[in-house]
Amino acid sequence: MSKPVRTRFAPSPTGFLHIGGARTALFAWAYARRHGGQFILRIEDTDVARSTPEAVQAILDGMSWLDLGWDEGPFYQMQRMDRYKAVIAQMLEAGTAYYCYTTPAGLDAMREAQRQRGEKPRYDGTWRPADGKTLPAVPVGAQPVIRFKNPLDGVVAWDDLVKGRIEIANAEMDDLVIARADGTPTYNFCVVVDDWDMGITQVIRGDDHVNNTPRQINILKALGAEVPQYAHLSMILGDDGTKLSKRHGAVSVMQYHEDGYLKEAVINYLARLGWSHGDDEVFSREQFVEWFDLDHITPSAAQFNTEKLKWLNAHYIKLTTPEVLAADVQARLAVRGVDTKGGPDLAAVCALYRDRASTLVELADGVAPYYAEPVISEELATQHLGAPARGTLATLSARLASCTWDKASLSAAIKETCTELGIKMPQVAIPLRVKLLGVPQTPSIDAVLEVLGRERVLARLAD
RNA sequence: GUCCCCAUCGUCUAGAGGCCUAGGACAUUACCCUUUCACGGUAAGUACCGGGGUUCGAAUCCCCGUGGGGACGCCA
Repeated sequence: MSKPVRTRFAPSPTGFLHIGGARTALFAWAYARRHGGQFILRIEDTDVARSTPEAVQAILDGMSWLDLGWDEGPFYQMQRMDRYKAVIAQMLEAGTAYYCYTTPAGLDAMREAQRQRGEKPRYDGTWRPADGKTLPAVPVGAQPVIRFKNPLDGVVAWDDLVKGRIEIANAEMDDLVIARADGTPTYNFCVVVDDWDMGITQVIRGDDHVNNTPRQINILKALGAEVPQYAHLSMILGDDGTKLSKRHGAVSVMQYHEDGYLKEAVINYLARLGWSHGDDEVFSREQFVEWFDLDHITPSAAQFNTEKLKWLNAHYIKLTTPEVLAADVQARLAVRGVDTKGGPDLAAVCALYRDRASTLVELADGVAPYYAEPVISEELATQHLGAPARGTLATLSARLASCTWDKASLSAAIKETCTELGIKMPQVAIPLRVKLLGVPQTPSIDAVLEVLGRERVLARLAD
């Protein structure tokens, strides 16, 4: 019988939740849900200089927007100091860790010399105790760091759930610092203690941690702890194929919220980025959880594709009720200073634009002219509202004044105007669009008239 | 420099030795639908990094090369 699944997401609060972190969180979350396990949130804030409460909040916000709920936590590493120190004391006692008095400057010089010789930079083990070895005299007043006594030979190997078997020779690793001179524990150590204490069964994280894994496994073994399974997710590249960075604009998941993406679309997109279930492209969160596994994760890096996200977003917008869309759009328009109260029914207008918007921002753009006096650019005016067009609109206006206000009647009124004047549909429809909304392209013109209402239509035509 | 990882259409991917004259999706192009623009529908083009093996047979397995990425901190 396998152990109950316990996964975790362990971001460091040095910035917002970016798209790569969100995917890592999503996969760890989904794995736990899929197996009826627990998903734990842990904040790795031991880098006091770079961690901020704002970043913690930003991460929490991102996760809650995406509905990635955690079962335990958030745990903060800074609040677990006593525990780390206790474990370090045990290791010192057991001889699996030791004090090292080499100074940062000394290390720099050592590494530089090694690089010169074409070697891998590493700590040389000066202070590592060994049978029959005499350690240097302890410098007076020096504050030592504590290093882990990594095995000298043999290999560390694990079967990565994504990448397969990975083996690294112990000879490649030096004795890493587990506690700084000021006594605070370092990342690789805290992670080990936390994953152990929290009973993590599958460590799902970014593949920039592959190189940390053998070290962590060695410490786990020195502690007599059970080694969890590891799944290293490859990174997500920007639209241009380069590493994600500030330059890419929408790097925070909340930015996608801002930009009018539905969380359903973001989740669906992220799920498909590096994971697949045959040819399935569009699926719900529930379906994803049901299908998710670690066997179908691509080991190679994936390039983010905003076009495809947009397509998915458009799809989910079409599936969203006009009422729900209206609520979102109302808020977006309010920010722009557009008041939708007193205007045409917002849900009805959203319904007209639902099929033509690929983001909520686009939807708001389409809907906005219904709630403000039309702004007609000079270019459009000269192009579409010349004397003949104005005559056409006057003729139409007279008809609309007495027309029954429903789509069919309105459509008939426009067609009759066409017949009367001997012109084609676009010759009346386009000027009408420009006159009413300031844009030459809109949904079906009869539907636009209907939703706008007689009063507004006649008023706008009268100007 | 050393170590580790990766490599199928422009992009995300299917593919776990014969089902592959390599499938799907986004994007692109054409056509259809249509009062405009979209939506939608139909169709088309586009890929197994290179070289060696193994095998009756390789996109799939092995080796080498090349390219890309990551790591080598008293950062996480």
